[in-house]
Amino acid sequence: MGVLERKQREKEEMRERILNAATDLFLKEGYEKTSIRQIADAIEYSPATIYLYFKDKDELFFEIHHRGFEMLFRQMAAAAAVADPLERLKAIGRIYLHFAIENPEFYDLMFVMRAPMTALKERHRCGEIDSDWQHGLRSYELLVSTIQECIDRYLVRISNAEEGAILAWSVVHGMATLYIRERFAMVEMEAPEQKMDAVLDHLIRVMRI
Amino acid sequence: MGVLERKQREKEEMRERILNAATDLFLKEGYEKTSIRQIADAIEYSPATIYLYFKDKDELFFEIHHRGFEMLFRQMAAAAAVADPLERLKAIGRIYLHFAIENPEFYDLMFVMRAPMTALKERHRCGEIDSDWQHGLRSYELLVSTIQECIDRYLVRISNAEEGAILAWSVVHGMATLYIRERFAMVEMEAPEQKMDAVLDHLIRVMRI
DNA sequence: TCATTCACTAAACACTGTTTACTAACTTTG
DNA sequence: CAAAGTTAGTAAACAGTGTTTAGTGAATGA
Repeated sequence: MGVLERKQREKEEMRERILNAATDLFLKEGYEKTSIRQIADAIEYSPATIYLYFKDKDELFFEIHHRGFEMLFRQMAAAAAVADPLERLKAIGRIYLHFAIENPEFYDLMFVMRAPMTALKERHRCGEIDSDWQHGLRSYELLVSTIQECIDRYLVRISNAEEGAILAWSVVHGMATLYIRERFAMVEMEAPEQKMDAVLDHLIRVMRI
Repeated sequence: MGVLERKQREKEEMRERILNAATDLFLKEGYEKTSIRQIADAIEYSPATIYLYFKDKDELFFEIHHRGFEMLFRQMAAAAAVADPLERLKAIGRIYLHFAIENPEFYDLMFVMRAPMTALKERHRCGEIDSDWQHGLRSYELLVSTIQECIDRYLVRISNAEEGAILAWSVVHGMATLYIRERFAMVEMEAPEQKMDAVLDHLIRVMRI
């Protein structure tokens, strides 16, 4: 009875093929400009076929969104290994910021775009525990626990770990989105990539006791 | 020869009517879900008519974007009046954050969406000095000068006004976008509206000498 | 071998932003 | 005042989008 298993495998392979084509196009062109027909063309199947493997475009991109979180989480592991909590905090910030700068399309999908959130809500409603956010949540917990450690060791002028985490996250996320969505140009800023690093250093200096 | 003047006035009135209908629909439904046909229906004209007054959808929404900056700048005037620079800094942050929370669609168009940026670049290329950003730029300059004043009076642990401004802006912008694009839900945060205010207070406390 | 299941697709549906060719009314000119 | 010219407005089409439906032909199970 290997037939069922083979079919299962083939279905998974097809999903993978669609997902790879979609990721390629998405990273080149972005979400909006990547059409179902383009993805279908790339894998040499009809557009309708894609709907046999994914409910809609949002669900398809929610999977890519998931891949992005895996990438970020893998990179975060390097920061998690740093022993000194303040140095770890710096490392988390730098890794996060550089992930955003180097993978702007991924970052956009993960933290800015509305599209994957509708798919997430749908899943949440259906009782599927969001294993998709697991990686994101664990990265966030790393940030909270790192700040808690900094507080416990009297290294920072922060009284509440959660608020400190939101503060730190907001700074890097804020810079990342202003950069990605080209709002630094608005205030005629030059070389924002370098300035963002300087601001991150500034934040650490300011937080420090 | 009042004919030309009347025509000019009528043209302006029509632009205004389109813009008002577009703003209404946009604030209710958002950019994506507001179609040219819907706007045309609302003012009881054909869709093609709109193209006699606006180059494309992006230009139309760039005007609404401009209105948003006017609103924000008017509200910022209240902060500009505060004498104490540290209190002024607090006021700027609070006004900015509340503008974002209370006018999420406007904020999104002004600081997150890609659409108006393409229209802006076009204008920039055509030599039109971006009077549209004037309000935004002046609000930013208010922030920079306020932080410079805080530095001069030894009120903050910041060494560079521009970097301090990017830091402060990133915090409020970061929180605003995480809120608007529903990313606080990701880390299972409850009542983010209240927490954002607390984080802003935390930032000020941390910056303070 | 025959019936059934299932992957796949062509074509359609209901939209979208945008352009073109045309009309009808208004304005200017002879 | 009539002819010519200008102009606001539009119907219809174009090229695209995400998505659904009805149907085909091949692989599978009885």
